[in-house]
Amino acid sequence: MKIVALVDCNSFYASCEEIFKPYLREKPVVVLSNNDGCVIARSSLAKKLGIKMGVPFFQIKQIINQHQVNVFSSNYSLYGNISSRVMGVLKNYCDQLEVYSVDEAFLVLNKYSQRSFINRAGEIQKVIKKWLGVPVSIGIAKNKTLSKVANHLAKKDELGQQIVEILTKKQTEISLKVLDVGDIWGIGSRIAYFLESQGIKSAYDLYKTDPRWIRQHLGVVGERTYRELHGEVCLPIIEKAEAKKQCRVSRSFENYVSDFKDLEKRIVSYATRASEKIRSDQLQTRQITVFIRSNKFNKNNTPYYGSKTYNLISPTNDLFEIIKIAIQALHQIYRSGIKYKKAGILLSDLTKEGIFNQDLFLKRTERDILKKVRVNRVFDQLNQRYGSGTICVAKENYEKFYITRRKNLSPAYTSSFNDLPVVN
DNA sequence: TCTGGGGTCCTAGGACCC
DNA sequence: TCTGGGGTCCTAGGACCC
Repeated sequence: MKIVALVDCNSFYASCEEIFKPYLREKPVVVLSNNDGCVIARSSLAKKLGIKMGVPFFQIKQIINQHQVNVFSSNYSLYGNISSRVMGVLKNYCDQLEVYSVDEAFLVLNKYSQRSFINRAGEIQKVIKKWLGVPVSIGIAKNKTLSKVANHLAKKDELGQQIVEILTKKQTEISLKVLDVGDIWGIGSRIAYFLESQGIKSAYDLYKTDPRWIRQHLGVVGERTYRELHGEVCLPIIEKAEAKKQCRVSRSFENYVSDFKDLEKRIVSYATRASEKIRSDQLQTRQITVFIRSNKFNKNNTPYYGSKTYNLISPTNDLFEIIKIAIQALHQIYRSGIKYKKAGILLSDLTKEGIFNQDLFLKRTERDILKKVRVNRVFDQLNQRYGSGTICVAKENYEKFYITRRKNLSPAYTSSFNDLPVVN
């Protein structure tokens, strides 16, 4: 039997900031989302102040000032770099590794069955702390859902070892009794609300429910969760990430935008970024969607959401073609007099680059296509080598529209020579 | 005044086929 | 008056995840 360990970095983004500023460990720390909008990570001291995940920053400014909470804008290049180092270490400690998100990974631990899993996990935890300075909690069980349960309990064990094992039926039942139904992996807020209205409040209540009722009301997804709680394996470990199926670039604006030209610059910027992304994955798109929206929270302004999708006959990852279509879409959905707050582009129906049917009516020779490929390659190489925005299309008038408000950004300690930390 | 971004999967219903 | 049965494919929307 396979044993699954879920390794999850504690307060990951906040922990990354603490690596290079050790004095922060004694202080509450929060990290904000893009545009400094919401709280997306809190150190344990910040959690103790009652700061909730996802709250708008402006709502907690008073707590921030009162307790001198350290605030950071999100620094994704730093977190991404630390993440890949963590995953690199984990790879050496297991048979199979699924990198589930930037701060989590599922490990299969078979090879070490002659030693206790808890000891093994303890070793992993120690090494990551020592080499990278990142604290992790580890949940051990027979499948992913139960390892998530174990991890949830491990996280709560702040004064202890932060490693929890759920292998026997008895351990399972005890664990599920202290877990709210909404804390189960796969049970989101909507389903939790429904279940609670049906008298199912704890994870154990769900565990004890008739499976036919589960199938009927929660569908196959719910049934899988139910079966995993009972120890079956329904969700495989996925070692090699499959090719992406869609790619999205969207941003909220720092202020309201109503002017078409302003909106157009932003859309061109997002289209540039999105096309760069799919080219770097050697993918091409056949469906391009552009959307713009008003502020969904502000009830005083006219609400508006507009989106337009174009299906292409021949797939592409050409910068200029994608931009052209994106602008065309924007023309379709733009209404004057609206205060726009967010916009984005979605490239979907992604397939492997270079496989496509020729468009019968669009006479393009192989030479034309190769020329485009070369132009795109030069574009990407210039921006990679000399920095993003070194070259851009004139319509964008490069203003880095995909980076918005970031008032409290920490240096890129691990990914920029200019920002390397200095040791005295 | 101020509220992120980027993904996945499943289902129901419509359009179409023989 | 009365109109079948069994498929596939696509899309939009809803749910979930971090």
